[in-house]
Amino acid sequence: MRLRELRKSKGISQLKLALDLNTNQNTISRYETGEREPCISELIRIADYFDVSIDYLVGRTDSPR
Amino acid sequence: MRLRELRKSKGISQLKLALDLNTNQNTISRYETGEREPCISELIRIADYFDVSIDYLVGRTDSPR
DNA sequence: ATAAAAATATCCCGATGCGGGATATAGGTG
DNA sequence: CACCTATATCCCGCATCGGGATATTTTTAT
Repeated sequence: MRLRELRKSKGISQLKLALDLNTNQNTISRYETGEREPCISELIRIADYFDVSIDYLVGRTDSPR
Repeated sequence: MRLRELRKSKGISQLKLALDLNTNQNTISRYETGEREPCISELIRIADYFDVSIDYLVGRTDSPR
């Protein structure tokens, strides 16, 4: 999950991201640390939010889209 | 999940796909009917297997890659 | 340097939902 | 019809998810 990288590039906090995605700050933290994995619909919401492909988000490719 | 479509285009059964992916036939069935969702690592394995993007697999884009 | 504030990680816990084995139902094929 | 293959469903144990609350770390301001 390239989540932290993406979030930082936007210059926002876990809390702001969480609110924007209708979830919790601790959930974002866990995604970033890899302690938990989001479901597919969440994955799509995140990819939409950062305008990147899911493949990029999960580190399957190097090109954002 | 464009799983059924992809599997059929390969002309293989749920059982064969399941064996190839080291999982169970009923699990594949559930993915196809949408009753259950795979975790990310499984998603990657499936996309690898069919050589398509995850975005395509989950129906987020129309181009396979 | 330190106090306050913001950001992030961790703890606990209930509940959701995953995957497996087994079984039922459907779809051919001879 | 009897048989075989393919797919869906049932039951259930267990893993893991997400939330609230809290601890820890990092930043900011004075």
